[in-house]
This record gives sequence, structure tokens and C-alpha cells, in this order.
Amino acid sequence: MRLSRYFLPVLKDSPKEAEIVSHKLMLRAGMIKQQAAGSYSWLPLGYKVLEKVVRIVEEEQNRSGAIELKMPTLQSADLWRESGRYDAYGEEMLRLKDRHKRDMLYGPTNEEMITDIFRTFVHSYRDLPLNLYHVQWKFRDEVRPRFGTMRSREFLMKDAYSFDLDFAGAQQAFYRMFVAYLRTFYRMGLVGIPMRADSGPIGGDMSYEFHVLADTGESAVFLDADLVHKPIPPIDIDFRSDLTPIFKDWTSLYAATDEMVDEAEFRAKVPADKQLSARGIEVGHIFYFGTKYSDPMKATVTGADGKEVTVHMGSYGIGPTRLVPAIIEASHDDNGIIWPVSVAPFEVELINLKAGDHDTDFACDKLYDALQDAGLDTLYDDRDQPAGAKFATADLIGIPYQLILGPRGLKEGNAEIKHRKTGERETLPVAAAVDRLKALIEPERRNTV
RNA sequence: CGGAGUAUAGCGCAGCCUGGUAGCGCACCUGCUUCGGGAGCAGGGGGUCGCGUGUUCGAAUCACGCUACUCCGACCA
Repeated sequence: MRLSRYFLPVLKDSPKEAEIVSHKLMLRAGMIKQQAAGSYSWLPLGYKVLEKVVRIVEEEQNRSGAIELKMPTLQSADLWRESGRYDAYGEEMLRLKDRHKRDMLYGPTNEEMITDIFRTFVHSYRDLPLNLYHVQWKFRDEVRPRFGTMRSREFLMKDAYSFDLDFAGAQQAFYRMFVAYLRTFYRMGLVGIPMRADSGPIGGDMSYEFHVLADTGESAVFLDADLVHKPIPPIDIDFRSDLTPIFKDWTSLYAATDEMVDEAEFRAKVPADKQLSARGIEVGHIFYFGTKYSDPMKATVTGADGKEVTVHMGSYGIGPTRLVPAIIEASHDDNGIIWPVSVAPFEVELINLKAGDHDTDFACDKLYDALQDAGLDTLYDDRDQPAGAKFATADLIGIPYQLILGPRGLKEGNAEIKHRKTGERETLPVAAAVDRLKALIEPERRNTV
């Protein structure tokens, strides 16, 4: 993409409504525009990141055996009356009426609808286990939306729903999502740490929140520091095998949010030099809720013995529109965002230091073609701007690698690569630049780990 | 929903106290000169001062009402 032809409205000053760093940087980098309280447009650069985040989520869901579909945003109130939640949900649910004065609502979640789909089509234990998910816009009329897209009223959520014959099956479904989530966050360059969460009236230990560590996190978290560097399950993990050992391995180390923490237990169970008190952003939540919806909505299958069985369900959420700011909170510096390659809007920013100079333009154009041919997602800053302005923009929008080309280096036949994360610079022959970037970038895509 | 604030050009702000019809920086347009860390000079365009009512000869400025947005708290992917 040529920057001169792109839509990238960067700002020098951050709008005063933004308080936290990710919100400021998303506004300054031209990623989002606020439309109302808790309501944002995703501009091209931001949307590109959001899409990459969603793709990773989908890949890992699919890998774990979940199946994608798409449900509507507007739902009929009838389903919610069946489950009893229409009255229970409260002001957070946006209620509306259609032209026939029928009660509708903008979906804050989809347990009822997915259960309705399930009961319509699935009637035999042979069709289980089943996990259906979608990535869809949700609306929750929060009392106080804040922090940009971190807590917005309209937000994107991946919500998966598992159906099993019994508790043991549901447990394995839960573990599959547990593993998929570990991998999902890792692939985005994050450490997503599972923490025991309140499972409400259901009880049991089948509710985990995944938190990303960041200074600006909304909850205080207490964990064993070994969790931060714990190796994640590899790409070839067999999701049809018993995943209990992985779950037990991860959950044997202490990790809890301020709501669940028992500080005495924390100090007793975790060695002093491993006790980590930090702040976390909740980016995912997995939850087993048994027959809470299948029972009132009569989602049953016929078992092997010919008897009717009410299915056990779980739901599993990830918020991509929250993940984007969470990644920024976890990875930025004074100059701007530092994207991990796997979610970066572009992998390389080619900087032409003297646009308009014949030789430099010629060399850059050639490089730009070569970068694209090599499969590298490239933003080409071909604008007629001073070098400083280009560097500042590149740092702000956080492209992982800058390929810098100017008349000075070109005289020697050299280009320069700047690593956004470390600030490291390397000078190399122009002809070697593309191969070098490929070698740097491909492993960091984390699509084969 | 309780508490605290803000609203003047796309963004950041001044002007308001002490009413006289709006200004600065960045951004934008034109020209020239520049060009390795947010360039310089010259010229130019853009605002019913959030909305309404009132006071006044006259309101961005004073009074009252409303709305929107932000922050802190209780709640949530």
C-alpha cells in the first residue's frame, strides 16, 4: 500500500477525551474514531489489525474443532422469555420494537439463539460433541463505557458454545477451549494467563478468565511468575486426545484476580521469589454452565440407551475489539505502538527518504515490488515529507520493521533496516534487504508454532 | 446511578473574571526554498463560540434550563 494513496489520519496531539495510552495511540495512529459514548468506527489501519486478530481467533477455534457460523445481531425477545433472561437481564440489554411492535433486542450474547439452533437440528448423542461459534457485534448498554474500545458498548465478540452428553464430555470441551485460548493469545504476542474466576451459582472449577498483564489493567492479579514464560501447547497438539494433563499443569500454578484471591493462600503456595502482583486486562472467559439453558429451552438428545438427555453446555468468549488495545497496552513506548508481527497492520514500512528524487524513487519502487512479491505486507511511505515526519509516523503506527532508503545510503548501494521493538539498526546492501526481512518476519508470524 | 469536570476551526488550546461581534499552534490550499528524526519563508481558506431561553442598545463572555462527552466509584468480553 502506498501511503500517499492510503487513508491514515494520524494526529500529533491526542484528543483530550483519551486517558489511557492505548486509547491515545489508537486515536493518534488513525485507527479509530469515536462516534458516541462507547461507539467507534474502525478506520482502515485499525480495521486491518482487528481483522488479523479475528483471523487468529478463528484459526485456533477451528483447529480445536469448533465450527464457525453467523447469527444475527437483532434477536426476538421470545427466545429470551423462554430462558427467563428477558426480564432478568436488566438495563444493559438494548431493547427495541420492530414495525409490528414486536419486542426485539440487540444481542448482548447468544446462548438462547444457539440453543434454539441446536435443539432444532441435533437429536442424537452421535452428533456430539459439538462446538459452534461466531464472531459478531454485540451491544451492552454499559453504565459507563470507557478507555476507547477497551470497554465499549458496541464490541466484537467471538462466542463459542459447546454441547455435550454429560459432565465428563463438557469438561473435555472446556479443556479444548482452554488450550485453544492459550494458543490464541500467544500467537498475538501476548501472555494470556488463565485465572480461576467466580463461577456463580453453578459452582465447580470450570470458570476461567484469561488476563493479559499490563500496568493499566483494570483488575489486580496475583500469580506465580513461572506462568509468564510457560511454554504453550504446540500447533500439532491433538485436540481429540485427553487434555486434562495440560489443564492440570497450567492450573497447578497459582493465579487469581483480586475478586478471587486469597492472599494467605497466595503467599503460602507460591515461593516468595515467584510471587507476582500485577495488573491484568481480561481478554477472554471460558465457562461451563451445565443445563442452565438446555433445560428450560428443552435442548435434548437421545442417548445410546434410547433415553432423552438434556445436554451440558459451556460458553467461551474472546473480545477482539478489546484485544487490540490490550496488545497496545502490553507493547508500546514513548514514540508509539510496537506491533507484534502477527497482528501488525503491515509487516514492513518502506521509507523513501527523498520522494521526488529520481534515483531514490526508482530504487524504492523496485524494492516495493520485490517486497510484495516476497509476500511481505508492506506500507510504502512515498509521501513528499521530511525524513523526520516519516520516521515519527512509522514509529507511531508501530510497523515492526522499517526499511529505510535515501540518497546517502543509495550511493553506497545500501539500505537500512530498523527494528521497531529494539531500535536496532542494520545497514545492508539494497539487494539483500528483502531476503533479510523475510528471514526476520516469517518466524515472528507465529502461524506455525 | 452517585461524585467531579469539560464543551470556541479537523486536533490541541487562549479569549470569558472586567459584555463591544473571535485568536494562536498543528493540520489544510498556493508558490519558492529545503530534505537522515514531526522543515523555512510568503500568501490563503475554514468557526451560527454544544443547544435553548432570558438580561442588555449589544452576549463566546452574565443568568437559568437542557444536551453531549470525559474522569473517579459500584458492574462487565
